[in-house]
Amino acid sequence: MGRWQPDSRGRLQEAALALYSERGFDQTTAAQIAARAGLTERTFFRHFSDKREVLFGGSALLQERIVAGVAGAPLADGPLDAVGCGLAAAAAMLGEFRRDLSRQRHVVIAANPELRERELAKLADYAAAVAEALHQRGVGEPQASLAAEAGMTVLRVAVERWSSGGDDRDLADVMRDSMAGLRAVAGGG
Amino acid sequence: MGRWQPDSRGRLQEAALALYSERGFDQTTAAQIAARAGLTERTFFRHFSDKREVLFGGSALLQERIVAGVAGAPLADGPLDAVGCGLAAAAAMLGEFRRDLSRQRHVVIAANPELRERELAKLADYAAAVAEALHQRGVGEPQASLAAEAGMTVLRVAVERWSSGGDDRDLADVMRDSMAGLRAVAGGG
DNA sequence: TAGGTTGATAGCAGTCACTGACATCATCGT
DNA sequence: ACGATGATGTCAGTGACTGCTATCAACCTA
Repeated sequence: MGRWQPDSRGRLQEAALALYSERGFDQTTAAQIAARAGLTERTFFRHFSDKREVLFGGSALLQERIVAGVAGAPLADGPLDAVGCGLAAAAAMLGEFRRDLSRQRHVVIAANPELRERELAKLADYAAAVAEALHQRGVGEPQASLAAEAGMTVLRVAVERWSSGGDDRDLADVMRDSMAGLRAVAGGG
Repeated sequence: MGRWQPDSRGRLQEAALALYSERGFDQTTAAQIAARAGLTERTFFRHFSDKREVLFGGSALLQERIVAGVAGAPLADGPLDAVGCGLAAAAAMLGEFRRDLSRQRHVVIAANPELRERELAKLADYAAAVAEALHQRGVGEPQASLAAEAGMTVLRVAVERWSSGGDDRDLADVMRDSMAGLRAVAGGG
């Protein structure tokens, strides 16, 4: 057996989600999270740059998947179709998680302005990466940024509907619907 | 003469912009801003909820203008046209400010992740308010949210281009262009 | 005009997020 | 064996932000 329990990072993530749910984000200190994970506050901040980031541990991987989806779209596809391929990849990945945990996380984030702020920042990061992937496909500006941002809006709206329980279908279906809604409203005026 | 110099809030905003420009956001303390304005740190936090908010003093007014523009759009207009009216109102208001100050503020925000995060949060607030205004016009979901979010994307992209000096035309012109770009990319697939 | 109220500010003590520097010690390669 | 590595602990410090209390000009009221 090692000197320490394994997967400190994962234990911190679990402890944080539990405490944020039980007591609320503001009423939870980093030291409490660390203690629940059998670690110290200092170690918490070695794994996560701040108190919010502990809820967004999978965002780098999700971004990779989205970008890969965009890059792998058929070359004949237009910008928004390519973004749609990225969204399909995102839906596939998010669908792998236990839905109750996704929902718990969503509730915690929705309840706190600072956490909502961080989630928006993550989406903006995805959008920037997607725009870059579109540039690689020869899409110019401002089309690339607009398609990427619109795509992240679709992602956000779809996950919101799916995660809040308003729509029982697969996330992929909800996302296709939202994408169709965007095309309708933007193209039809 | 009153007991104190007038317009504490405005003096704090000026001092903060100056210090953030000179030394950077991270290297500036709230106490330094307050001292520069002839006040105390405690008073700074009475006027602004946190160190970032001091750069966003006009956001509530801007949101009102945008919403009023949407609400005042011709009833025959579709959702995205109505949002376009809101953007025109925003362009008119932002055009009133001294362009050098707008640019200075933009540079400061662009240089710091926390400030970019706050700006995204403000845009999300605008989007939520615009979606609500669209509901009042009888637009349903998800069309209202999508149109509102797409509109704020157009605002962001346009202000980015305009404020970074890449486009010398009036903000209103740049914004119309960006809106046309969105229609093209979304409608054309 | 005296006296009470209000409102913006100062002063102070406290909590907690976050950081830098250094110590510890199992594990691993040589 | 033994030194290097890496994850963790310990400790001290800065600064954002909050709650409470005191001050005092301006204003209101009788």
